[in-house]
Amino acid sequence: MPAVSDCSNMLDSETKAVETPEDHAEELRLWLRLLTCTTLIEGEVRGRLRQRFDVTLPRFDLMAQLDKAPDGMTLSDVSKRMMVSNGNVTGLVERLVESGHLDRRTSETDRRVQVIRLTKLGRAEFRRMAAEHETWIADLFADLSPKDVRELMRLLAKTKASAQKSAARRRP
Amino acid sequence: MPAVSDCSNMLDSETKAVETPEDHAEELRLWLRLLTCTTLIEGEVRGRLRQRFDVTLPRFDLMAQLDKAPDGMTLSDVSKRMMVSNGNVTGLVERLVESGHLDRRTSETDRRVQVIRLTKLGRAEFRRMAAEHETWIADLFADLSPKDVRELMRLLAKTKASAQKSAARRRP
DNA sequence: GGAAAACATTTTAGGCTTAAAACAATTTCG
DNA sequence: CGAAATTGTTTTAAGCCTAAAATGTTTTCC
Repeated sequence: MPAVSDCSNMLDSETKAVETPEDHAEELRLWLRLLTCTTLIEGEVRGRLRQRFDVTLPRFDLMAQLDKAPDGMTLSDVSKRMMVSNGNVTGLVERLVESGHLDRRTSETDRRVQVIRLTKLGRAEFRRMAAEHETWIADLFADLSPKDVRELMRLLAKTKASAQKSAARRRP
Repeated sequence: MPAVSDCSNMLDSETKAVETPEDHAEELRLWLRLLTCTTLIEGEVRGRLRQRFDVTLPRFDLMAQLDKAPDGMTLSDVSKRMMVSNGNVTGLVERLVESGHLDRRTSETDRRVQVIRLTKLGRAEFRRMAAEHETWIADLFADLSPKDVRELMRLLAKTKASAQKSAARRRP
């Protein structure tokens, strides 16, 4: 059986798309594998954070963002960085303020804006968790050589750019 | 400044771990990039599924599992494949049975077990969505060459194996 | 056979997440 | 200036998700 729809048959790209739906099984498998890896690692990290520090992953992630911003961030900034919805951040922050890990104040120059920061307690706890967290990640990726890591970084950068471009194509 | 903590200084591995905590910043960055890619693509797919078909991503994922199993699956199977908790599957299935996409029956040989299948409607709808879904994935990964795809597959397989090993080390 | 272990699922309690609508403050620009 | 658009946040409604405990069923093995 001739492989009429494989990559070598790209002479008439005008009609081809209509007549022979392309095969994207490879990309699909890649996506599933990417998702599997992430889910696997995320679940492991989530479990360890809960067991070791009784903290949820979203809270840890939010604190990680704030740790990199000593002068604080607005809720919008956090929302964009974490790639989650605004409403999500509102609730997350509420609970972390309640538990004394975050400080929140209305900006003095723009009263729409809420600026949040880690409290002293929040920063101390985060640093303690982050140190251990880093060793977990190192262990989870332990079988990758430095070259593997570099190569993955490169290919994932390319993937990210490709996906962003695709997203922008749809939502211009 | 001499690089006292880099990889070349591994002569005294006994004391080193205590004196010079290793630097795992590269692995950490890799993990964040992996997470970013997945979140980006997942969000895009979620949005398109909702807009185009008014279906949620978890429902689509569950139907995808069942589409590959014409004879049905048990809830446990689904739970393991999707890497989500048992209780999660219970609720998801409940809603999909309610909407007529799934059929659920108690196994005749083991009354603990619930076997679920796609209904005719469920299968038809899934196939329709899956066809379009595949083109979205292809588009999201469009800038990767076939070689990139192969290489990513290889490296992610290695990553998955590494993470599974690490998880098993902790939970034997 | 029957107690104990293992298994499959559901329930519970709490938190996370989203999209969309509502609200509030600021900026744009006619 | 002042209406309209934009921006930042919160609220709402619904659904997703987890860990742990509870329930019912089957298997193991003495």
